[in-house]
Amino acid sequence: MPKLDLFQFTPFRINRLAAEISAALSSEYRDRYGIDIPEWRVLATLGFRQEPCTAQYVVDCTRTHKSTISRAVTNLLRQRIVERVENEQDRREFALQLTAKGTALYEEMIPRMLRREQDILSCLSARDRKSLDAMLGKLERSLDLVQGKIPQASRKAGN
Amino acid sequence: MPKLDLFQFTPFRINRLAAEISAALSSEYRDRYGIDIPEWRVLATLGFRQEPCTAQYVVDCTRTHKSTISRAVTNLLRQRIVERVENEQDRREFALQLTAKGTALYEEMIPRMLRREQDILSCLSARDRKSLDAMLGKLERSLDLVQGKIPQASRKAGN
DNA sequence: GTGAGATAGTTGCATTTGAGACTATATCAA
DNA sequence: TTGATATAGTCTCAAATGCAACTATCTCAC
Repeated sequence: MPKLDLFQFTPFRINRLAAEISAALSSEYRDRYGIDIPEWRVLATLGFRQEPCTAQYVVDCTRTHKSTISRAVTNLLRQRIVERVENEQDRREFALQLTAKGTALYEEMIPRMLRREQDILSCLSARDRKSLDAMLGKLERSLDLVQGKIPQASRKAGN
Repeated sequence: MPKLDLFQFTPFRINRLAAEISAALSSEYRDRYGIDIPEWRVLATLGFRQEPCTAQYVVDCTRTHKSTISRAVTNLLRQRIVERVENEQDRREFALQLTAKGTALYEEMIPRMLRREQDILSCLSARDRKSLDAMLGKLERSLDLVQGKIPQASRKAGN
Protein backbone atom coordinates (compact mmCIF):
# COMPACT_ATOMS: atom_id res chain seq x y z
CA MET A 1 0.00 0.00 0.00
CA PRO A 2 1.36 3.40 -0.98
CA LYS A 3 1.84 5.79 1.88
CA LEU A 4 2.54 9.43 2.26
CA ASP A 5 4.13 10.95 5.31
CA LEU A 6 2.87 14.49 5.66
CA PHE A 7 6.05 15.43 7.49
CA GLN A 8 8.10 14.50 4.45
CA PHE A 9 5.65 15.79 1.89
CA THR A 10 7.21 18.93 0.49
CA PRO A 11 4.01 20.81 -0.39
CA PHE A 12 2.73 20.38 3.14
CA ARG A 13 6.05 21.33 4.69
CA ILE A 14 6.32 24.50 2.62
CA ASN A 15 2.76 25.45 3.46
CA ARG A 16 3.22 24.96 7.14
CA LEU A 17 6.48 26.85 7.09
CA ALA A 18 4.91 29.72 5.18
CA ALA A 19 2.06 29.97 7.67
CA GLU A 20 4.47 30.03 10.58
CA ILE A 21 6.72 32.66 9.00
CA SER A 22 3.70 34.76 8.07
CA ALA A 23 2.46 34.70 11.62
CA ALA A 24 5.87 35.63 12.97
CA LEU A 25 6.17 38.58 10.61
CA SER A 26 2.65 39.89 10.59
CA SER A 27 2.73 40.49 14.31
CA GLU A 28 5.30 43.14 13.48
CA TYR A 29 3.12 45.23 11.19
CA ARG A 30 -0.27 44.28 12.55
CA ASP A 31 0.35 44.97 16.22
CA ARG A 32 2.66 47.90 15.76
CA TYR A 33 1.20 49.68 12.75
CA GLY A 34 -2.28 48.28 12.26
CA ILE A 35 -1.38 47.12 8.77
CA ASP A 36 -2.63 43.76 7.52
CA ILE A 37 -0.99 41.45 4.99
CA PRO A 38 -2.58 42.79 1.79
CA GLU A 39 -1.89 46.35 2.92
CA TRP A 40 1.71 45.48 3.67
CA ARG A 41 2.04 44.05 0.17
CA VAL A 42 0.77 47.23 -1.42
CA LEU A 43 3.01 49.34 0.78
CA ALA A 44 6.05 47.22 0.03
CA THR A 45 5.41 47.27 -3.69
CA LEU A 46 4.92 51.02 -3.86
CA GLY A 47 7.78 51.73 -1.53
CA PHE A 48 10.28 49.62 -3.41
CA ARG A 49 9.27 50.85 -6.79
CA GLN A 50 9.69 54.56 -6.39
CA GLU A 51 7.49 55.40 -9.34
CA PRO A 52 3.70 55.43 -9.23
CA CYS A 53 2.07 52.21 -10.34
CA THR A 54 -1.38 50.75 -10.72
CA ALA A 55 -3.33 48.41 -8.48
CA GLN A 56 -3.11 45.87 -11.27
CA TYR A 57 0.66 46.07 -11.11
CA VAL A 58 0.53 45.26 -7.40
CA VAL A 59 -1.75 42.34 -8.20
CA ASP A 60 0.75 41.00 -10.72
CA CYS A 61 3.72 41.46 -8.42
CA THR A 62 2.18 39.91 -5.36
CA ARG A 63 -0.13 37.32 -6.93
CA THR A 64 -2.90 38.51 -4.66
CA HIS A 65 -6.51 38.59 -5.80
CA LYS A 66 -7.54 41.92 -7.30
CA SER A 67 -10.49 42.36 -4.96
CA THR A 68 -8.16 41.90 -2.01
CA ILE A 69 -5.76 44.51 -3.39
CA SER A 70 -8.64 46.84 -4.16
CA ARG A 71 -9.78 46.69 -0.55
CA ALA A 72 -6.27 47.15 0.76
CA VAL A 73 -5.81 50.22 -1.43
CA THR A 74 -9.11 51.65 -0.18
CA ASN A 75 -7.93 51.25 3.40
CA LEU A 76 -4.56 52.80 2.68
CA LEU A 77 -6.22 55.74 0.95
CA ARG A 78 -8.43 56.27 3.96
CA GLN A 79 -5.39 56.21 6.22
CA ARG A 80 -3.62 58.69 3.92
CA ILE A 81 -0.74 56.27 3.49
CA VAL A 82 -1.30 56.06 -0.25
CA GLU A 83 -2.67 58.57 -2.70
CA ARG A 84 -3.77 58.13 -6.27
CA VAL A 85 -4.29 60.18 -9.38
CA GLU A 86 -6.34 59.28 -12.38
CA ASN A 87 -4.30 58.46 -15.42
CA GLU A 88 -5.33 60.93 -18.13
CA GLN A 89 -4.18 58.60 -20.87
CA ASP A 90 -6.23 55.67 -19.60
CA ARG A 91 -9.05 56.70 -17.36
CA ARG A 92 -9.76 53.17 -16.19
CA GLU A 93 -6.69 53.19 -14.03
CA PHE A 94 -5.08 55.18 -11.24
CA ALA A 95 -1.46 55.84 -10.47
CA LEU A 96 -0.79 54.90 -6.86
CA GLN A 97 2.02 56.26 -4.77
CA LEU A 98 2.97 56.67 -1.15
CA THR A 99 2.16 59.92 0.59
CA ALA A 100 4.76 61.56 2.81
CA LYS A 101 3.13 59.74 5.70
CA GLY A 102 3.29 56.49 3.75
CA THR A 103 6.94 56.99 2.92
CA ALA A 104 7.74 57.70 6.56
CA LEU A 105 5.89 54.55 7.58
CA TYR A 106 7.71 52.56 4.93
CA GLU A 107 11.07 53.81 6.07
CA GLU A 108 10.27 53.00 9.64
CA MET A 109 8.98 49.52 8.87
CA ILE A 110 11.58 48.24 6.45
CA PRO A 111 14.51 47.88 8.85
CA ARG A 112 12.24 46.04 11.27
CA MET A 113 11.01 43.69 8.59
CA LEU A 114 14.53 43.00 7.40
CA ARG A 115 15.60 42.29 10.94
CA ARG A 116 12.75 39.83 11.30
CA GLU A 117 13.77 38.13 8.11
CA GLN A 118 17.30 37.82 9.46
CA ASP A 119 15.98 36.35 12.69
CA ILE A 120 14.10 33.72 10.76
CA LEU A 121 17.10 32.92 8.57
CA SER A 122 19.51 32.98 11.47
CA CYS A 123 19.46 29.19 11.66
CA LEU A 124 21.06 29.06 8.22
CA SER A 125 24.69 29.64 7.33
CA ALA A 126 25.65 31.98 4.51
CA ARG A 127 26.09 28.97 2.28
CA ASP A 128 22.70 27.62 3.30
CA ARG A 129 21.03 30.90 2.48
CA LYS A 130 22.56 30.94 -0.96
CA SER A 131 21.33 27.43 -1.44
CA LEU A 132 17.82 28.23 -0.23
CA ASP A 133 17.77 31.26 -2.47
CA ALA A 134 18.75 29.11 -5.43
CA MET A 135 16.07 26.49 -4.66
CA LEU A 136 13.38 29.14 -4.35
CA GLY A 137 14.52 30.67 -7.61
CA LYS A 138 14.29 27.38 -9.45
CA LEU A 139 10.86 26.61 -8.07
CA GLU A 140 9.63 30.10 -8.86
CA ARG A 141 10.83 29.89 -12.43
CA SER A 142 9.35 26.46 -12.81
CA LEU A 143 5.99 27.64 -11.45
CA ASP A 144 6.03 30.82 -13.54
CA LEU A 145 6.38 33.04 -10.54
CA VAL A 146 9.17 35.02 -12.07
CA GLN A 147 9.53 38.76 -12.20
CA GLY A 148 9.96 38.61 -15.94
CA LYS A 149 6.24 38.07 -16.24
CA ILE A 150 5.47 41.34 -14.55
CA PRO A 151 4.40 44.12 -16.90
CA GLN A 152 6.24 47.40 -16.80
CA ALA A 153 3.34 49.31 -15.32
CA SER A 154 5.47 52.38 -14.84
CA ARG A 155 5.49 53.12 -18.51
CA LYS A 156 1.74 53.50 -18.53
CA ALA A 157 1.15 54.78 -15.05
CA GLY A 158 4.18 56.94 -14.70
CA ASN A 159 3.74 59.17 -17.66
CA MET B 1 16.85 55.14 2.48
CA PRO B 2 16.44 51.48 3.35
CA LYS B 3 14.59 49.46 0.76
CA LEU B 4 13.10 46.03 0.57
CA ASP B 5 12.55 44.17 -2.65
CA LEU B 6 9.55 41.91 -2.18
CA PHE B 7 10.96 39.60 -4.83
CA GLN B 8 14.04 39.02 -2.73
CA PHE B 9 12.30 39.01 0.61
CA THR B 10 12.33 35.41 1.74
CA PRO B 11 9.12 35.41 3.81
CA PHE B 12 7.19 36.78 0.86
CA ARG B 13 8.80 34.37 -1.57
CA ILE B 14 8.01 31.37 0.59
CA ASN B 15 4.44 32.52 1.04
CA ARG B 16 3.86 33.05 -2.62
CA LEU B 17 5.46 29.73 -3.45
CA ALA B 18 3.30 27.97 -0.87
CA ALA B 19 0.14 29.51 -2.28
CA GLU B 20 1.06 28.46 -5.78
CA ILE B 21 1.92 24.90 -4.78
CA SER B 22 -1.24 24.64 -2.73
CA ALA B 23 -3.33 25.73 -5.67
CA ALA B 24 -1.58 23.26 -7.96
CA LEU B 25 -2.15 20.39 -5.56
CA SER B 26 -5.60 21.17 -4.28
CA SER B 27 -7.04 21.02 -7.77
CA GLU B 28 -6.17 17.34 -7.56
CA TYR B 29 -8.25 16.52 -4.50
CA ARG B 30 -10.83 19.27 -4.75
CA ASP B 31 -11.90 18.79 -8.35
CA ARG B 32 -11.51 15.06 -8.44
CA TYR B 33 -12.63 14.01 -4.99
CA GLY B 34 -14.46 16.97 -3.48
CA ILE B 35 -12.00 17.08 -0.61
CA ASP B 36 -10.76 20.41 0.71
CA ILE B 37 -7.44 21.21 2.36
CA PRO B 38 -8.37 20.57 6.00
CA GLU B 39 -10.11 17.33 5.00
CA TRP B 40 -7.05 16.25 3.05
CA ARG B 41 -4.90 16.86 6.11
CA VAL B 42 -7.10 14.68 8.28
CA LEU B 43 -7.18 11.98 5.63
CA ALA B 44 -3.43 12.07 5.16
CA THR B 45 -2.76 11.94 8.88
CA LEU B 46 -5.10 9.03 9.51
CA GLY B 47 -3.97 7.16 6.42
CA PHE B 48 -0.31 7.42 7.20
CA ARG B 49 -0.64 6.53 10.82
CA GLN B 50 -2.42 3.24 10.59
CA GLU B 51 -3.66 3.34 14.17
CA PRO B 52 -6.67 5.33 15.31
CA CYS B 53 -5.88 8.76 16.63
CA THR B 54 -7.66 11.78 18.01
CA ALA B 55 -8.65 15.04 16.38
CA GLN B 56 -6.24 16.75 18.72
CA TYR B 57 -3.45 14.61 17.33
CA VAL B 58 -4.32 15.77 13.84
CA VAL B 59 -4.29 19.35 15.10
CA ASP B 60 -0.80 18.88 16.52
CA CYS B 61 0.54 17.18 13.42
CA THR B 62 -0.81 19.64 10.93
CA ARG B 63 -0.74 22.85 12.97
CA THR B 64 -4.26 23.58 11.83
CA HIS B 65 -6.78 25.29 14.12
CA LYS B 66 -8.86 22.86 16.11
CA SER B 67 -12.17 24.31 14.93
CA THR B 68 -11.05 23.81 11.35
CA ILE B 69 -10.12 20.20 12.06
CA SER B 70 -13.36 19.67 13.95
CA ARG B 71 -15.37 20.81 10.94
CA ALA B 72 -13.27 18.73 8.57
CA VAL B 73 -13.84 15.64 10.70
CA THR B 74 -17.58 16.32 10.75
CA ASN B 75 -17.60 16.45 6.96
CA LEU B 76 -15.57 13.28 6.63
CA LEU B 77 -17.87 11.49 9.05
CA ARG B 78 -20.86 12.56 7.00
CA GLN B 79 -19.17 11.27 3.85
CA ARG B 80 -18.37 7.99 5.61
CA ILE B 81 -14.68 8.44 4.88
CA VAL B 82 -13.81 8.49 8.56
CA GLU B 83 -15.41 6.81 11.54
CA ARG B 84 -14.90 7.35 15.23
CA VAL B 85 -15.42 5.55 18.47
CA GLU B 86 -15.57 7.04 21.89
CA ASN B 87 -12.55 6.31 24.02
CA GLU B 88 -13.81 4.44 27.09
CA GLN B 89 -10.79 5.50 29.13
CA ASP B 90 -11.24 9.19 28.35
CA ARG B 91 -14.72 10.05 27.26
CA ARG B 92 -13.78 13.54 26.11
CA GLU B 93 -12.06 12.16 23.09
CA PHE B 94 -12.76 9.96 20.09
CA ALA B 95 -10.52 7.57 18.20
CA LEU B 96 -10.67 8.43 14.52
CA GLN B 97 -9.87 6.05 11.73
CA LEU B 98 -10.50 5.62 8.04
CA THR B 99 -13.45 3.50 6.94
CA ALA B 100 -13.02 0.98 4.12
CA LYS B 101 -14.24 3.71 1.80
CA GLY B 102 -11.76 6.13 3.33
CA THR B 103 -8.89 3.69 2.94
CA ALA B 104 -9.81 3.09 -0.68
CA LEU B 105 -9.90 6.83 -1.28
CA TYR B 106 -6.56 7.25 0.44
CA GLU B 107 -4.96 4.54 -1.64
CA GLU B 108 -6.29 6.04 -4.80
CA MET B 109 -5.21 9.55 -3.92
CA ILE B 110 -1.71 9.00 -2.60
CA PRO B 111 -0.01 8.01 -5.84
CA ARG B 112 -1.57 11.00 -7.53
CA MET B 113 -0.43 13.35 -4.81
CA LEU B 114 3.08 11.94 -4.89
CA ARG B 115 3.16 12.35 -8.63
CA ARG B 116 2.12 15.98 -8.27
CA GLU B 117 4.85 16.50 -5.74
CA GLN B 118 7.36 15.03 -8.17
CA ASP B 119 6.07 17.28 -10.92
CA ILE B 120 6.63 20.30 -8.73
CA LEU B 121 10.10 19.16 -7.71
CA SER B 122 11.03 18.11 -11.22
CA CYS B 123 12.93 21.35 -11.73
CA LEU B 124 15.36 20.28 -9.01
CA SER B 125 18.20 17.77 -9.28
CA ALA B 126 18.59 15.02 -6.70
CA ARG B 127 21.26 17.11 -5.01
CA ASP B 128 18.96 20.14 -5.04
CA ARG B 129 16.20 18.18 -3.42
CA LYS B 130 18.46 17.01 -0.64
CA SER B 131 19.51 20.57 -0.15
CA LEU B 132 15.94 21.86 -0.09
CA ASP B 133 15.01 19.13 2.34
CA ALA B 134 17.87 20.15 4.61
CA MET B 135 16.90 23.84 4.49
CA LEU B 136 13.30 23.06 5.31
CA GLY B 137 14.42 20.86 8.16
CA LYS B 138 16.59 23.58 9.67
CA LEU B 139 13.85 26.17 9.39
CA GLU B 140 11.29 23.81 10.86
CA ARG B 141 13.50 23.01 13.83
CA SER B 142 14.28 26.65 14.33
CA LEU B 143 10.58 27.55 14.27
CA ASP B 144 9.62 24.64 16.51
CA LEU B 145 7.74 22.87 13.79
CA VAL B 146 9.40 19.57 14.50
CA GLN B 147 7.76 16.22 14.79
CA GLY B 148 9.34 15.71 18.18
CA LYS B 149 6.74 18.01 19.61
CA ILE B 150 3.90 15.76 18.58
CA PRO B 151 2.40 13.70 21.38
CA GLN B 152 2.08 9.97 20.97
CA ALA B 153 -1.68 10.04 20.71
CA SER B 154 -1.81 6.37 19.81
CA ARG B 155 -1.03 5.34 23.33
CA LYS B 156 -4.16 7.00 24.60
CA ALA B 157 -6.40 6.63 21.60
CA GLY B 158 -5.29 3.23 20.42
CA ASN B 159 -6.00 1.25 23.54
C1' DG C 1 -14.45 12.98 47.95
C1' DT C 2 -14.26 17.96 46.45
C1' DG C 3 -12.97 21.89 44.00
C1' DA C 4 -9.54 24.16 40.76
C1' DG C 5 -7.62 23.94 36.71
C1' DA C 6 -6.58 21.48 32.33
C1' DT C 7 -8.08 19.28 28.04
C1' DA C 8 -11.13 17.36 23.86
C1' DG C 9 -14.22 18.75 20.94
C1' DT C 10 -18.22 21.81 19.18
C1' DT C 11 -20.40 25.95 18.01
C1' DG C 12 -21.68 30.99 17.31
C1' DC C 13 -19.84 35.11 15.68
C1' DA C 14 -17.16 38.33 13.23
C1' DT C 15 -13.62 38.84 9.85
C1' DT C 16 -11.32 37.68 5.69
C1' DT C 17 -11.27 35.99 1.29
C1' DG C 18 -12.13 34.68 -3.56
C1' DA C 19 -15.28 34.24 -7.31
C1' DG C 20 -17.63 36.55 -10.38
C1' DA C 21 -20.87 40.16 -11.82
C1' DC C 22 -20.75 44.86 -12.93
C1' DT C 23 -19.31 49.75 -14.62
C1' DA C 24 -16.50 52.42 -17.15
C1' DT C 25 -13.11 52.84 -20.40
C1' DA C 26 -9.88 51.42 -24.07
C1' DT C 27 -8.55 48.95 -28.35
C1' DC C 28 -9.06 47.18 -32.68
C1' DA C 29 -11.10 45.53 -36.83
C1' DA C 30 -14.56 46.15 -40.24
C1' DT D 1 -18.29 55.38 -36.70
C1' DT D 2 -19.62 51.06 -34.72
C1' DG D 3 -19.56 46.78 -32.53
C1' DA D 4 -16.77 43.05 -30.31
C1' DT D 5 -13.52 42.12 -27.08
C1' DA D 6 -10.29 43.24 -23.39
C1' DT D 7 -8.92 45.55 -19.17
C1' DA D 8 -8.93 48.41 -14.46
C1' DG D 9 -11.16 48.64 -10.58
C1' DT D 10 -15.34 48.07 -7.37
C1' DC D 11 -18.91 45.59 -5.25
C1' DT D 12 -21.93 41.78 -3.65
C1' DC D 13 -22.33 37.42 -2.03
C1' DA D 14 -21.04 33.04 -0.18
C1' DA D 15 -17.53 30.18 1.71
C1' DA D 16 -13.63 29.61 4.77
C1' DT D 17 -11.31 30.79 8.91
C1' DG D 18 -9.87 32.05 13.60
C1' DC D 19 -11.25 33.32 18.02
C1' DA D 20 -13.47 32.66 22.06
C1' DA D 21 -17.13 30.87 24.69
C1' DC D 22 -19.16 26.67 25.96
C1' DT D 23 -19.98 21.64 27.48
C1' DA D 24 -18.29 17.61 29.11
C1' DT D 25 -14.78 15.22 31.10
C1' DC D 26 -10.40 14.33 33.36
C1' DT D 27 -6.52 15.13 36.78
C1' DC D 28 -4.61 16.32 40.82
C1' DA D 29 -3.90 18.53 45.22
C1' DC D 30 -5.99 18.97 49.41
